[in-house]
Amino acid sequence: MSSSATTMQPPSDLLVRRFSKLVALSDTERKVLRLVEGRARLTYRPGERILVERTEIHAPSIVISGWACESRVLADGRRQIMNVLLPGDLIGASVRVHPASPTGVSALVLLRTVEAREIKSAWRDEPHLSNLAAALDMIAFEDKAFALNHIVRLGRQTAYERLAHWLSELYHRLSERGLASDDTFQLPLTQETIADILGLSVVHVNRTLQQMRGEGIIEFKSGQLSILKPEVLLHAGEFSPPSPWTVELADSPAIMSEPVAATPAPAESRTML
Amino acid sequence: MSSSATTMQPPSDLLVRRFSKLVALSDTERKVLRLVEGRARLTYRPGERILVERTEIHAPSIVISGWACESRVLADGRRQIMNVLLPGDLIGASVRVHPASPTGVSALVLLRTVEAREIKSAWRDEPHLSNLAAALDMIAFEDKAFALNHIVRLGRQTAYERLAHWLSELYHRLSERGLASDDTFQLPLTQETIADILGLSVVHVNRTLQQMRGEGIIEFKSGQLSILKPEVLLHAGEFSPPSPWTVELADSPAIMSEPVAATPAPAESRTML
DNA sequence: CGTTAGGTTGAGCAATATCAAATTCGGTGG
DNA sequence: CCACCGAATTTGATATTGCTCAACCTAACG
Repeated sequence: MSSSATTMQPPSDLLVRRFSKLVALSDTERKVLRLVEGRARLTYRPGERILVERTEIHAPSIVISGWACESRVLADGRRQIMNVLLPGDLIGASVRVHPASPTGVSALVLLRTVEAREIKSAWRDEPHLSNLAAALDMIAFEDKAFALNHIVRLGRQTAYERLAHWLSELYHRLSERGLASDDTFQLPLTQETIADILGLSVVHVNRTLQQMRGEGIIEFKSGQLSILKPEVLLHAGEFSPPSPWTVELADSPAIMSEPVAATPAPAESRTML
Repeated sequence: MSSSATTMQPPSDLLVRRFSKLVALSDTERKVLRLVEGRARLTYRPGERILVERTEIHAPSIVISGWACESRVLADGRRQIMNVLLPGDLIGASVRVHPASPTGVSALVLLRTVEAREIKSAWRDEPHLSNLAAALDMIAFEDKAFALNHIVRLGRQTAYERLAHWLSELYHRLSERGLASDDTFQLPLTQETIADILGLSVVHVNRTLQQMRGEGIIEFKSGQLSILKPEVLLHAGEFSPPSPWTVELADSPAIMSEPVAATPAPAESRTML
């Protein structure tokens, strides 16, 4: 079984690793995750659809290797990619209820997935999967955070900033899963795909990439990206890692802080009525 | 108690109404919702912060009247609004876990809210609130759908389309709650705020609004918006209501459908490995 | 080697931003 | 009722960013 077709080797025990970072797993749960990961792979070729928008989701699944994306296409063909799915990511399980998939999902490169109906069991609060359920809630939270990042990028950042921010985020996500090291990772996407993620034209993505290359910030050759000046990239995109589980404790939740850009905001007036 | 300060009168029993549309409520649950809605209001003046980004969320709450928004501000003051919160919407409860608020929340007009720690109880799966929990999951799903809409708008639609799409969505949300009728509703936002929602400049929002006025599509005077040609607006923005609970049953989930804009997609190759 | 997908480059253009100056509007004090 | 104030809207002029189109290049692959 020589499966080096894709550019990345998924670290084995991918699932246990990912979930362990979120919660303490029971032995049973670890066993379940290994069972899932050991299942027969479903294979999709680049461009192939895994889920059709507005269609019922039969069984959630998990990416084992390769990249996929969630996207929506407008009537005239313009496409917006909402999110890139990396090894370890869930397909069709972003929140607890799921009458229909709100986006289409398709493979970006040769993709292998496994079914994971156990996700539904955990959502159904089967007691022996309670930690899994907690982890899934945390994943939903992370996903939401990434969606919000995406909104800011698309709404208020320049092409250069978008790219910087997105590359930072991607590096962050990949290294959390052991898929990046030394500020370097496989980025098996065409510039066209990147354009559809960042809401730009291919040409402009190309030029922006070249600018970053020219500035010695990144190197991007044959599907491999190296971040030569991580600080510069982070700063340019104003990226800050989600740090979701470390809360900046604040006991006076609603009083002042951060400048709200041209809002007259009378500061102290929260009162009972 | 003459509280006509805000431009809109919330229909009483707001919460029971909203949740009843999502699930069948038990008597207990109805009672709980009424209790929550009957609680003392917290009042916030326009611009005031309800939640600070990256800050722990003490208790979730619910908007009773007025509008708020979730937003993030970049270092140089650019602001992106993620979502507008309307009467009946939850504050600080978008997914089950919530280590910290991923966005800031602030009032856009005079706002009244009530605390709703019961949301946490429902999440904690207290059996007598199980329908509420289900409804909350559905709300989380809706929210996600709106976030995805927002991503498409910002990423791939023109100013005109964004406005059309957003107004359609807003009308949809408001009329579900009995806050719009006759294609007319209160829209108590400044053009500056609309700009921060749609990722545009104030000036451009102004011009786009005028264009729509000139075309006889909308009327917008003193905080009241009338959609004169709903079909045109829907079509221009390519808006389609979420229709989340009506699934287009599809038994062959992954095979063909919708043109994927310039993707060579070999159609039939899903195989076991 | 011809084909093809993807990447690169240049030139002109369109959409949207920015800046600055009115103008209108909803109060508010006299 | 009037004069005035600040906020919001409107308008014009100009600047930029990023898009489109079209050509060309390159590497992989049969």
